[in-house]
Amino acid sequence: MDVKTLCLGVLSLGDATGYEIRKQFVEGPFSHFYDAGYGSIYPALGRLLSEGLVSVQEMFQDGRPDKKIYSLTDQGLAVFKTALTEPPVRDKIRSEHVARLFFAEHVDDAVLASIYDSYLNEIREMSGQIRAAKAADTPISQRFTMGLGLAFYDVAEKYLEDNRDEFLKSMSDEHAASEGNELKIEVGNDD
Amino acid sequence: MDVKTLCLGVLSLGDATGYEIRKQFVEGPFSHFYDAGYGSIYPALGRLLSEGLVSVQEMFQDGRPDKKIYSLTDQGLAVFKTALTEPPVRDKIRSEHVARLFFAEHVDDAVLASIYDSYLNEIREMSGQIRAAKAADTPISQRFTMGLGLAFYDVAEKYLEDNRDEFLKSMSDEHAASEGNELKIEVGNDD
DNA sequence: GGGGCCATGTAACCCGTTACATGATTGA
DNA sequence: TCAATCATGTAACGGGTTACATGGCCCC
Repeated sequence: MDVKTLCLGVLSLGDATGYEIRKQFVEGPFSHFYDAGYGSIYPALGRLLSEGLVSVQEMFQDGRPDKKIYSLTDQGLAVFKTALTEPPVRDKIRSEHVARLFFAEHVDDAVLASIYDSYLNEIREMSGQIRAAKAADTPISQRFTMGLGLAFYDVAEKYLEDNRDEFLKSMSDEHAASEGNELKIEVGNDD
Repeated sequence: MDVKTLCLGVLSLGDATGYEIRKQFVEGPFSHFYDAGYGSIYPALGRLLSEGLVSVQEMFQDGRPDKKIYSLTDQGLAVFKTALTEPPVRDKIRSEHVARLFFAEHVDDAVLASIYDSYLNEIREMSGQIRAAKAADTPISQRFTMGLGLAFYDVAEKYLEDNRDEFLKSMSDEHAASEGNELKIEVGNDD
């Protein structure tokens, strides 16, 4: 889902400035499923404006920078609705942490343990974030989404906790074994 | 994690052609955490070769196209190991399905139900894929990774199953209520 | 006084996706 | 016969990330 559509989505929840849209991606209820930086939001808003999908109202403030408050137009809402009915691409989970664990055989035991624990920490942080953001007055669809996010983090936390010692031990044994093999070969060459 | 590093990773598991590397991203044990197409793999291998991180051996075959079998060099392995110890970026879950459910208020009831069920189907497919690929002889690190992937899909499946009827009903009620409001306004104008 | 928040934008760059190009074999 | 598998690559295009540019206010 491109940034333009994402902006339409955020604006469908209420008027906002580019700055506020960015904040939604960082702190908002679906921050765990999407992201976009200023470098893509501002150009996207510009294009949406020229296409008539959003309108803008300038607000001059003193003491702080001027604002541009964007609103969804009827046409913008229609385009967004159409986008929502188009077949979605597959879900993607991208995790460099998991990649590190997948290739654990190339990582020293001590480093591996610290990688493992920092992953656990990150996940706990994320789930804490969602839990903190959970308010009673959020609409069902948003609570539903946050609940799913929470379920993801909770299951990851549990999995990592349950398997920590076994995984770390197995990898350490493997490392010891391959070192042993290397030694054996050297000793064998001595024969 | 860029495609170049990913290629080093795949090659650290054994020599492979560009074609086979691609297959790893589609069918392999970490296909659920990473992906890359030919259009990025072949150029990446070319660059890795010119940097001395991989070596290549050409195989002429008859009856099918010639192969280029790539192998990791010592230097390539070292670079890959270094990459593994660098601080990982945050995990990302990107889900257009979830986006559709998040913005459910803009989607008709019938369409919403079909979106919901196609999401459930997709998740069942994915978990089935992992279950089918699980073999006893895969190394611990790979089993661990697949197990985590499976845990993700299983919890998503359960969450979607448990909340299906409630979610769909709530959204349908909300739609009915807002239609009611619109009607009331029209009637009010008639007064 | 310094860092962080508010607020908008541009420009260069990198990287990946998509489409195109080629072509024989094998199984349904 | 038609689709899929094997096998490599290029070129254009699009999109997002990063860095740069500006500047006052507010709290510690």
